[in-house]
Amino acid sequence: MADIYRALADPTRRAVLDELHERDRQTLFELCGRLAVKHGVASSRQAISQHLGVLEEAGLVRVEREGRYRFHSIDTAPLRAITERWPARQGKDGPS
Amino acid sequence: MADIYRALADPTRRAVLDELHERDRQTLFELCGRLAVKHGVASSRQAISQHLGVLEEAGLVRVEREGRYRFHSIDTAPLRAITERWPARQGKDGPS
DNA sequence: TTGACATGCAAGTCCAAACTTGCATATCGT
DNA sequence: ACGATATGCAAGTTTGGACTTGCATGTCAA
Repeated sequence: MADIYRALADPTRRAVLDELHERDRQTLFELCGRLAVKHGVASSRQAISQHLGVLEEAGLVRVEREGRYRFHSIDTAPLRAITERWPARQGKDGPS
Repeated sequence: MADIYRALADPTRRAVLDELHERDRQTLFELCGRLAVKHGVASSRQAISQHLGVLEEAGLVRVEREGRYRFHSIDTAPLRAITERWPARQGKDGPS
């Protein structure tokens, strides 16, 4: 499984996760349209496709193939690894 | 406040957070030594310094100046924004 | 089978960011 | 004051990654 942190580094990929979080099982074309309209993302189909590849390798997006369609869904499970890697310690961090 | 996601994207910066999570209030030199020995990080002092700048801008590292020393500490609070942005939804994500 | 639709792949371009290099500043002990 | 220590800054180099471009593959409806 590829690097989840690198996958989250790109703002377009975060917008993809935002959109998939609102609506599951979207195809590449669906995503392209909705990203452009609702998230102001002006990326080409190929660019979004490559972003989906990175997200899929990081385990953040799951894909179901049906005929000529690929339905994409978000998987938030890998995100837990982040807060588990640097857990908050009692009374050490809190805001000033 | 700069991009927390971009700050986490670099493996050396994550090692810095790992080290600061183990031991708070480290100076730049302390960090350089410990990173090399315990985390296999072979970066120059200047490189680490620049990484600390990025982490500080992202709010993940706090600095206390005392004389000629700069003590660095981790602040895990901004990490919450990640899991709060894409919260797990009941019965939608779970593993197959 | 044929054309339209949905996606896949790979080489090339371009820019941000990581790293280096060299010197400057500031603080402490003697 | 002077040397040693700890950090700061900025310009230059280099590498990784985002994006483009062009074509290939695969699926469906007629």
